[in-house]
Amino acid sequence: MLRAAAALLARKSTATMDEVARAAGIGRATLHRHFAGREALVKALEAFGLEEFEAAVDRAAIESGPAGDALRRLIAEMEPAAELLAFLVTENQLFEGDQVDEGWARLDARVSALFRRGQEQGDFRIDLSPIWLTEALYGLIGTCAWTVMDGRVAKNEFQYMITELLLGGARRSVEK
Amino acid sequence: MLRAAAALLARKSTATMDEVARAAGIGRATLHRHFAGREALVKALEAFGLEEFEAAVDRAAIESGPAGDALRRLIAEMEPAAELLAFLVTENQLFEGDQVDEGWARLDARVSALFRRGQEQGDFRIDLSPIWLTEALYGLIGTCAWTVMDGRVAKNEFQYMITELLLGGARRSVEK
DNA sequence: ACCGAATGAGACGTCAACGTCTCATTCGGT
DNA sequence: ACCGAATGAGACGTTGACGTCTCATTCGGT
Repeated sequence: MLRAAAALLARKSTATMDEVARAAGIGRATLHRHFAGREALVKALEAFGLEEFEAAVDRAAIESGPAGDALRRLIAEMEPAAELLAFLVTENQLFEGDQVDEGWARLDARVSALFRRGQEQGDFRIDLSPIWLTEALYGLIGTCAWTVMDGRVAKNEFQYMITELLLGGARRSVEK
Repeated sequence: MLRAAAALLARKSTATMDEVARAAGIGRATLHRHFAGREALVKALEAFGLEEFEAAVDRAAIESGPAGDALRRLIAEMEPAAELLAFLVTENQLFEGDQVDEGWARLDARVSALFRRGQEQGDFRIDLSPIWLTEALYGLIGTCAWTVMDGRVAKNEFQYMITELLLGGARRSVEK
């Protein structure tokens, strides 16, 4: 049910509760029985998303191995939840910047740590801050998810496009 | 007036007409005298944004010189309109993918052409499609604008963070 | 086959934002 | 100083989504 809601809201973040219910194949009443209002639904989606993302980070085991490889694994593991991430990132953007959710802070910390580790081990450049790299990762995943939804990028290119752009950039390097 | 509306809506895309009016320092009535409804306001903002972006592309003269330098100039010229871009990109995302505005198609074509030119001249790698690079550019600009608004990245790092990440990627290259 | 729980469909009241309208005030040109 | 146009403030009705409620139906366990 959460997955159905996520799939719809990722495409149309302003979707009605009625539309969400129909998309999930249930009645509005039932939807309200599970989530007391739209706010509760979004909160549940956020919690659900955080679980997914943490699980993806765990599966990718980003704390081990070369940072570059760890990042590749992370992107691969995050792909199934990319649309949800796109939704939650823009949704979070609406919040008055006052208090950031503790769950997000923890997730951000883990991902940032990956980039910092890469810098310390000499794999990543040090002139781009880990925080920015983390945000850029989220942004690229969201952007790519949207672009795939629009059909402008093939779904099976998802991982490659993000990984290569984020790691190697657009410039054609000499070593290649 | 459009700039004031853009500045507010970029931060809070769900802002009320009332809030927009107050942010622009005018009354609701006056706002409605200029734009017949929220839809018209967004359309006007879109037209305004397109003008700004086209102007930025013109100033950057992306058709001349090495593609990498052209991209740097483009990012620099787009910085003032970055928040507006972030708003319009997410707003466009809400549209049922049916018809893409003709103005956006033209802008996309120009930017894509820059990346394609870079590929043909051997400056950019050819395994990342121009369309994806274009979308990634938009996405990174929007993401960076948000991150700057949140205070997680310093405003004066805007150009550098985007340019370096997009061109060179996160990996520390041997040649450096 | 039975029975309680859960569901779907729909009716209903509430509320916030919208868009229109009026009217007093202010602004700018002559 | 005059006058018309534009503005700000606010009242008003409309609309769409929300959240609650009821009731007939269906589902699932025993």
